[in-house]
Amino acid sequence: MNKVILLGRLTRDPEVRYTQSGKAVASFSIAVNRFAGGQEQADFIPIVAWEKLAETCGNNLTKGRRVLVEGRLSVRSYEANDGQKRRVTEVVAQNVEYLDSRQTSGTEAGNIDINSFGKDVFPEEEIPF
Amino acid sequence: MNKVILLGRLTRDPEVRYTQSGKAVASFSIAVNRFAGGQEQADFIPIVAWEKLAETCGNNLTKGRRVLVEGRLSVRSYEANDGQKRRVTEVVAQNVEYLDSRQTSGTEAGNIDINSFGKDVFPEEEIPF
Amino acid sequence: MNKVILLGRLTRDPEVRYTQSGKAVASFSIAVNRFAGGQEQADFIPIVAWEKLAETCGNNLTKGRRVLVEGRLSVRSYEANDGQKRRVTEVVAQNVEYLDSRQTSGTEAGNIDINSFGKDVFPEEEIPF
Amino acid sequence: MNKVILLGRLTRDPEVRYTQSGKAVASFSIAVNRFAGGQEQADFIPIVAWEKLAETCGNNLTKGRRVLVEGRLSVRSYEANDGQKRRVTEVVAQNVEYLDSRQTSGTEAGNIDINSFGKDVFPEEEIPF
DNA sequence: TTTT
DNA sequence: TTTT
Repeated sequence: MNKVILLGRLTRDPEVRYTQSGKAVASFSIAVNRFAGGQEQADFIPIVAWEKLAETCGNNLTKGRRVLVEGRLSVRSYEANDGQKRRVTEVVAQNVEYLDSRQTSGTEAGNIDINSFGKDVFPEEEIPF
Repeated sequence: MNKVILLGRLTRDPEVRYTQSGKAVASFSIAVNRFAGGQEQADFIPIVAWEKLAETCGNNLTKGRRVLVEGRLSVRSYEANDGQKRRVTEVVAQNVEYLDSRQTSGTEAGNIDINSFGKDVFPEEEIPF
Repeated sequence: MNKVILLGRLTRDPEVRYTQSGKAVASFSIAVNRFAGGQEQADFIPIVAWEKLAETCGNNLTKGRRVLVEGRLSVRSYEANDGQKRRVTEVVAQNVEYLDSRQTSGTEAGNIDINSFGKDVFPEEEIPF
Repeated sequence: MNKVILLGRLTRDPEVRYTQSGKAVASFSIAVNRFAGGQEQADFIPIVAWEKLAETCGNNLTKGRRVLVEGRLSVRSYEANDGQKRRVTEVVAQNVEYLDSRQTSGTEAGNIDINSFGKDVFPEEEIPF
């Protein structure tokens, strides 16, 4: 079992990219509030969604929206530019529930097909946050 | 809500340190297995426990033991030696259940009071993993 | 581990009672929606909160409000009037988060101290739903 | 969200039945222990699994085995023989992890196809616990 | 009806 | 740095 459940608000619009094989990947962060030491604090937690879920997130979520995310915790390692090994920890979303009324958003969220620009295409499973 | 539930095995004995104010902090990692692409993979997830829970983890857990951890996901930022901002993501344990029989361990786990050596004392909440 | 996490709306105002020893007990149900067979269905799930949490629920929640409940699943047996053994299954709340803006409620929720009426006082842990 | 996570031991071998349309349904209870009032108590929680999961449960689980169950809480109403409405509350398993070593069981678990006896066939979704 |  |  590897289960994560988070309630928070998007800190920015989701960014939707596509892998070389055409799989959609949405990235965003949520701020999860908690009280500690008498004052409100926030954890900023990176979320990643894949395929169909990535697309619905890209189409429906915008900065500030509140979501309930269910997923699993993923830790990946990669070699940084300076040759050092670095870790990327993120929550891979399995389900996302939208918790406030649709704010008939003027700025349509993310969902940019980067393939159409021929850049920012990542190899499979190799997307640094 | 910020909830994490993980089932896995310790990759090493817990390390128990003490903050300057005397609070115990246990650190360990667990390997959480999952099947993906037809084969078994593992996520190695850093766990931190505080105070009384830190001490019971240090006294009872050893490398290889299977645990069910309930906690919250914490993301801290700190300035690295190279001046860069780096992130530490870890699960702050709130409850730990031991899932296999006590392997009447010869090597008693961790629980070294580093204060008695006058080193490795960290300021509160400033313990890099 | 006995963990339940539910997102739903109160089907009625909470009812707050007091045990003979003076412990507050709030009871309410939430409707948890889900899609099944192409249409929306609801599970109506009985929730019980104790002591301080009972009082904050009684003071802050009203019918229709959306909550995120964390608790444990409890199954109690009792003898019914017809001599038959019956089971009561309910979620004992450990934490309740309010998910929509305070609807400056006209009808203040529950919180009736039944001791002041000398009735409906239940023996400890013996409150049928 | 309707999420239940339970760690417990089977109180009996699972019983596997089949609906008229041929869907497998496994039923069993697990004892979930907890400390309360200085002593160990147990909640006995009814679990139901459907289809492929029902079959793997029937084939692999026996009384006494420890499992980690993830599922959702379901509340169904039905008319009892005495004309009264009665409620059935159970956890519908979505995933079951086996937590102790296979006890190379002599008595192979459940999995009796009751259709071969022409009895105990229940209409869809109408299986009283 | 109850598990270890 | 990695568990079974």
